[in-house]
Amino acid sequence: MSARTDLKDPLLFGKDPAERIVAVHPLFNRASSRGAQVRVYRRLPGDGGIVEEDESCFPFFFLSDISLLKGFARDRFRFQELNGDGYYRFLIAFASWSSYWDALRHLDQSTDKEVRRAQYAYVVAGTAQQYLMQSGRTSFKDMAFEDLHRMQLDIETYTEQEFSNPRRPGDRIILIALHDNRGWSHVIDGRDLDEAAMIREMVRIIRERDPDVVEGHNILGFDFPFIVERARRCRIELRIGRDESVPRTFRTSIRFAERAVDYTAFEIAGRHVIDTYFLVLAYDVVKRNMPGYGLKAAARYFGFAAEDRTYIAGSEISRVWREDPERLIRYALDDVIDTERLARHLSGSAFYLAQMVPIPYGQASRTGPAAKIESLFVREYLGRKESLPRSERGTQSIGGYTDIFFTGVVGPIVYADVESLYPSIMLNYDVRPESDRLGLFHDILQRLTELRIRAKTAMKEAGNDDVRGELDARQSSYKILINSFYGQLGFSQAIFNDFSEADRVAQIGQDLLRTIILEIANGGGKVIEVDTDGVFFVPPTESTGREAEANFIERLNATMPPGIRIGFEGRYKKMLSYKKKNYALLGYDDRLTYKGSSLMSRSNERFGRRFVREAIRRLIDEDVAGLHELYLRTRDRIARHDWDSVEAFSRSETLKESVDQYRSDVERGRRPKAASYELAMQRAEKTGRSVQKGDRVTYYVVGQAHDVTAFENCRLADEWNPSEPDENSAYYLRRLDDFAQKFEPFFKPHEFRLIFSPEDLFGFSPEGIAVRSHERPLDAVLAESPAHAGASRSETPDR
DNA sequence: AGCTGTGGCAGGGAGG
DNA sequence: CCTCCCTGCCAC
Repeated sequence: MSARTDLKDPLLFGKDPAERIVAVHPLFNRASSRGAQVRVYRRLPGDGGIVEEDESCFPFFFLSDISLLKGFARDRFRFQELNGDGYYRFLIAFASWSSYWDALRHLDQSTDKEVRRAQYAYVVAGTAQQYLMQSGRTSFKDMAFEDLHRMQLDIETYTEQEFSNPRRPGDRIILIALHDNRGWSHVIDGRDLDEAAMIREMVRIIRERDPDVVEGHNILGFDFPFIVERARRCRIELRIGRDESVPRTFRTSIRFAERAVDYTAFEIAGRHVIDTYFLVLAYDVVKRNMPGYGLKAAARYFGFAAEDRTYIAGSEISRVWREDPERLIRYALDDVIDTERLARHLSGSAFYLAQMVPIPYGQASRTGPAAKIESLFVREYLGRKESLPRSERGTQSIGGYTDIFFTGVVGPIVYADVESLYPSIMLNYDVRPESDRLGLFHDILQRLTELRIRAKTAMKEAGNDDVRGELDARQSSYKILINSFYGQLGFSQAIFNDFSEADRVAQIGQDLLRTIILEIANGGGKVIEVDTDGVFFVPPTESTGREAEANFIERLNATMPPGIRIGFEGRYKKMLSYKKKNYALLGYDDRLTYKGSSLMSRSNERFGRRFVREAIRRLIDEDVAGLHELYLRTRDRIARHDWDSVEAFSRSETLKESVDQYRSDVERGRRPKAASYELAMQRAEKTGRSVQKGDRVTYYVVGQAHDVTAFENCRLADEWNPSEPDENSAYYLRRLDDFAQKFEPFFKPHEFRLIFSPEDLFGFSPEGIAVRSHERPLDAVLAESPAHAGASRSETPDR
């Protein structure tokens, strides 16, 4: 009797809405007669104890052609043919993990020429996820965030050098601070114990306290790698898994908008690892206004750093440990407390996503939204025994419509934007990927939209802050999913992609925006700048004031097709319109906000950002004398080396490639040399700490001439000595002129030269100099507009 | 194994 | 000088 026959069928395993599953862990190396196994951890209600059970399961993948497994032992798998004529028509299930991995290797080997595994097999990502998918279950059902037992961890290390390095014999762990959300904390003190005993104590405590989640700030980039290396040297096994197993580690990477971060993932059986550093990076992708990503900067930014907390600079830690160890202990404890608050503040949406989507919490917090949506589709297709499509090849070609019709200073300003433009189009114009034969795209999107509206309504009615916070986290996790439906259409590797549908959505969006522009103009408004789903405009004089502006927008709404709603997003006293995606707004509270990389980019020197900021203020106030005075003052300070610190003129850049990649690209002439990488390599040489992709390098320019080649004349910022300033003043004076150049369009040429020049021989007079503006007619919009373009275009908004 | 997209601006290096 | 190409950063 084959042991396999009593395995639960992955396709038929029932759903249970209230399992309170805290974690699921695949058991890879069990030579079990019951096939592949996973261990499931459930939290009991009430006292919150944990029960663990082993369950059998099939690991599986989808395959387009069963004959690709020819030659692979038939008794090691079984297959099920799926309904439909989609591409992946077979579900291949295995009795053990080793057979699963062997089969994947077999596919790689048997498919040498045009056949490649990536094209013919769809591997369901994440092993624990595979189990959850086949069972139809997800984590944390019926649980609140506070039901989780979360532990925070922070280590302090000792070094005689600039940076601590776990591979250097003299460097070591001196403190391990632990804390949890149940009001417990503990410090393992390096004065009482040697390093090996400290690590053993940490393992013992983690097992005894038994947290569901381990949190830390940059825990994957620093604390865990350091502990792993020191434990290896002390020959200690880190048996911190719920089943006393050691953590599984693997190199991987995560993307935050344009930035990729390589790191070593760290998986603890039965627990979830949350790195608050990643949560902060993800948060700032949307906000883009955080001054820094360190724990202290983040805690201050969110406003929950204790006022009397202890601060110690990284370079001071070893000295403080020698001179005042109690102070270092207080510092480490303050750190774990901040980490707990940061995690609580930023984890909500991943927690609620983990309740919806068959992806474990720890993984959900580090994977993007596209993978989450796809898992919903796959789960449902699988549940209905339908085959899955193969992704389409190609690219999307159309994006949002951006334009500018006026540059200069203007006001008052109204900002109107289409609420949820792309989701609204997808719901109201019957958008769906051609491959989605079950039509889930529309249904899931609609359902998520309804859930979000319900959560937002409930949030507004909620009386208590905790409830409101929870509902806000819920609605924002719905929003994340809703917004990535569009991205999924144009994503080359999504299995339900459809590039022509992505283009259709963008095109309809462009057409709607053009219609709105013309309607605003027809109503007497003056359109300044538009981008994708929003319009800045000056309302007609009879329609100024909050109420009249709202009414004006309501009249616009009457001209919109069903399901498309324009919202009143903001009103401003004045606007400086500079270029597409680049402008400044003066609010009725007299606060200035800046948008766009050309006006306000983190890669610009701080003195330049400040100059631009203050110049815009004067420009908006039409203060020409002030502008000239600002230029002279800034110029003078540069010439006199009058800096608050090196940060005022240094430049910071993020390394987006590995150093190896950079070097080979340069050798092959694929890219020019760059100061940031050259300095990063120097620094690595000096400190012995290797450069990581995503590291930031801060440097300044030396030499004499204003046009020196930067990579040959650069220095790391911390090498600058204020008593012997060696920065290249000619270069920084030229940079000032680069910044001033931005204001050239706002003046007549000779006036511009007078304002932004040091030559004051005849005295400077602002007399008669006014801020100029430029206007562009709406002709181009008119020509492209669907309502006016005649029969050349054939888009009838179906239904 | 993982990984949403297009549009836009600025700066640096390389080569005409 | 100028243009071209690449990267980095940003808006949505």
